[in-house]
Amino acid sequence: MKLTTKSRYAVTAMLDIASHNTGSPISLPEISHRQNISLSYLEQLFSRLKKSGLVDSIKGPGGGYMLSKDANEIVISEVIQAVDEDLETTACNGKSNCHNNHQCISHNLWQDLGTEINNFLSDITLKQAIAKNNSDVKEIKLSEY
Amino acid sequence: MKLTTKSRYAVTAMLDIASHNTGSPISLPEISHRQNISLSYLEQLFSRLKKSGLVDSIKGPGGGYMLSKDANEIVISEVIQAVDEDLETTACNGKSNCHNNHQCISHNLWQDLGTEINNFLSDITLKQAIAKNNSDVKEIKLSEY
DNA sequence: TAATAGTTGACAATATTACTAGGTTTAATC
DNA sequence: GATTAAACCTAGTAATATTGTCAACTATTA
Repeated sequence: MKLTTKSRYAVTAMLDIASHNTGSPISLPEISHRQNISLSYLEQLFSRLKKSGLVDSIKGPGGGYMLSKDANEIVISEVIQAVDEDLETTACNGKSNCHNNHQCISHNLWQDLGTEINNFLSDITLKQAIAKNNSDVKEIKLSEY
Repeated sequence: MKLTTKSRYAVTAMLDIASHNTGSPISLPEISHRQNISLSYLEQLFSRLKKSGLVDSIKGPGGGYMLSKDANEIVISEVIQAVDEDLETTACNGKSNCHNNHQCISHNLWQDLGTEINNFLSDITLKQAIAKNNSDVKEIKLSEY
């Protein structure tokens, strides 16, 4: 499990789509403007998100992206894993013929930790993340729009 | 909270020291060999770990690094925060004069998540991480040494 | 006290990743 | 059918991570 600005951008963008769910697709320029993420970068991220089957796209004017599943069926860890490279498996990982056991031990330790973080993020759906801030959102929306 | 290979290396190295706790300091070449991390990189990481007060160092032959506190008093998040840069605060973050509320909303969402991850990692000490794999470690040690 | 094994720091070089810029294709609308 | 707004593709550049090298400085030990 890797957690960088890249994954943050991806999660943010997905949350943006989920929270502006009107049935019609959301365009990347919209997200770019709202979330202040460069359009080019969003395109790359969504290329991966689409490849992972998390979003569907519609081309042409009025087109854009939408969630392929309901917002309460997509968990944060899915989004992160879609945009981040596979965490590199170290040389001796899982092999029985490893000649450096100390190495394996610490790898295991970290791997366990990674699994726990992953489990943690697998328990939070997009919908839950939004619901948590629902009151704030409502407040802002009422006062500003 | 940022979670990269850099933080992984730092945690791995700290776990290595904690699990080889014999009272005498552990040298970086040792860790480099066991964990397969380049010595130069370890030096950079430990420069920060020391600056953060997580380790003490002893110079000269027989020298090396040791934990400044007991292994059950050092939590994973401390280690990560020591080596990783401060997570960049976005432009409108926390400011009341932000003109793009959608942006703030998603920032908050992500920030909440970051806080939760941080809390999670603040609950795990080096000792706990090692204890979890204790049986495996024992097994390997018995069979190989 | 000379030699050695270690930390520490600075710097440069390379590899990888993050991010940006510009084009091409697609489909709706006028 | 021309225009437009969007996805999609292909690079290029900037930033970071990682490794390499060298030169102090420090404490041990022979």
